[in-house]
Amino acid sequence: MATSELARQQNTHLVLTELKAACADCNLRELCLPAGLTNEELDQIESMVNVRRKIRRGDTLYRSGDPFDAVYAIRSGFFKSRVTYEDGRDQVTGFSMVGEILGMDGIGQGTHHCDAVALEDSEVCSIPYVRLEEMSREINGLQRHFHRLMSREIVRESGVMMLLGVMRAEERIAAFLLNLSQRLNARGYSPLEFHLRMTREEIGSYLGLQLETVSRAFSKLHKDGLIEVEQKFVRICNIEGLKKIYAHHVN
Amino acid sequence: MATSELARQQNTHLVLTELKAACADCNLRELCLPAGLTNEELDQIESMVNVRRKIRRGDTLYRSGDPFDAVYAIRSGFFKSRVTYEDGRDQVTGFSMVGEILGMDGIGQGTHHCDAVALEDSEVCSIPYVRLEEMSREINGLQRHFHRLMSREIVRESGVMMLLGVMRAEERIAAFLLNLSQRLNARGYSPLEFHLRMTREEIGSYLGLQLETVSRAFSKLHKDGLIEVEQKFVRICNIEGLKKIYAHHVN
DNA sequence: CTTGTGTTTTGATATGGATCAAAGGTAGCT
DNA sequence: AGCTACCTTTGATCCATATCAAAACACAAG
Repeated sequence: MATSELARQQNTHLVLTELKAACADCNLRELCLPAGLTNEELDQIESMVNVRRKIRRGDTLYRSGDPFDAVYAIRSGFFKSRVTYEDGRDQVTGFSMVGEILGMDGIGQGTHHCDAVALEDSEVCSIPYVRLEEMSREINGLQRHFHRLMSREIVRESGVMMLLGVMRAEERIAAFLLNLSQRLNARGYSPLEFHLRMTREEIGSYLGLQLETVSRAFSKLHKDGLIEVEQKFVRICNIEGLKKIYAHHVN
Repeated sequence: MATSELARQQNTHLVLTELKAACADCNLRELCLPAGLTNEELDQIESMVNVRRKIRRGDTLYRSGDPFDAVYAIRSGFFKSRVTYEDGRDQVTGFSMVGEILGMDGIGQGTHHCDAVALEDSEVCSIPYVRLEEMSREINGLQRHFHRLMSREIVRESGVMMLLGVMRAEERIAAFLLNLSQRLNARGYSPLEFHLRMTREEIGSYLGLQLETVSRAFSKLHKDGLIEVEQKFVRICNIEGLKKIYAHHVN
């Protein structure tokens, strides 16, 4: 723990890379912030996305309390968002993957509200918020899409609230796996076989469960023939069965 | 239940009132969407907020699946937001009071994602989303403030996630009461004495607890001299004690 | 290869809150 | 006022998950 903290401090300001990012050439443009823009508009917003930044596994992209000045589009890698309490305990509030936008929590207060931690070596495009505001005024499609992204984050979180508020352990795990599966599928990866980037403890923190309960739920789903798990590797054997568990939280 | 459903159907389209709403004269302007605008800008956005609508207790402002075309500023009254599952169970995802904005969950999909139900007779200003988009492009302060409101909703929900994920029943109740207290205070009401607009069951649904547990937690807090409760009336006797419970979820 | 550190699994036990049950209170309606 | 439907409280019991404990496993460093 102490060593990764040290690594963070040494690296945070070294990994900035000035690099012209070309949205028009990026294969994520259909998922990312510029989704739905015309080619001319894509060229216009090029100037907005001007810095790429590499974040090494275990390092933070930003931390709670940092001044907010940009949102980040994930070009590669995987992140967790984490809120830490005064008393030292923390909760994982989300996992983010390629093509998703991080940092929108900071707009409200002008400072970030959570830590964004890379769970594998990652790369992000930095989008200064003032530029985003400007461009949003000029490009209707960008304004609308940015609003959509924020709104979807609101809806996503209310989905997690339901999960935490009403579902049982096994249902939460099923919902979690199905959600990952669907997002990976949208990115062209296999929806049925994937590697978890996070530990059982991080899954538990996100789902409001202890790590032992997460482990037991995995074992149970395996025993019932719905999934195979080997460490971080997961194969979904019976996706309909999983969905039944997830939807069936009466019983 | 059946009768209130009937009432809803009969009333929903009758309660529209075309009425020029004057933000400049509204005593909520510091809390509401136009917060921070200059007087000229206030006059500009007048045209945007053109319809007031009364919602009677028990009726819905909008329902899940309704096409999204406007957000709503609460002029008076109190609402709950509720998501209903396929299996018929529902969860309260938030409570909204005077000066707060409802409906931002609809932007992402173009349809509303939850029901907004009035818990007392209420009045809202309707703000067509296309007009809001237009005005946001013209008035920087409006754009920024709208982004802030959405971001704060994201942060609010992640706060609820923590609540649901890590806190014990009594802590959740303490957090809930302190949150209400603080929001009422910001609106010029007493932060120490107030009427709950919702039932124990609705509080429980919001906090991921059964209504019996909510009731027991109230009783416990009363026994410990922190609050007085009489039905829907609450008096906070020892706010520091409440805060200690809330912050103290590691013993 | 060995050692150390962190992660995962599984078992045993404890417990906070759910569930079941019943009585009392309150508000709206006639 | 009296009736009815709903809401709230409190008690008794049960159960899903937390907690405690220990062993197996995986991965990184030397």
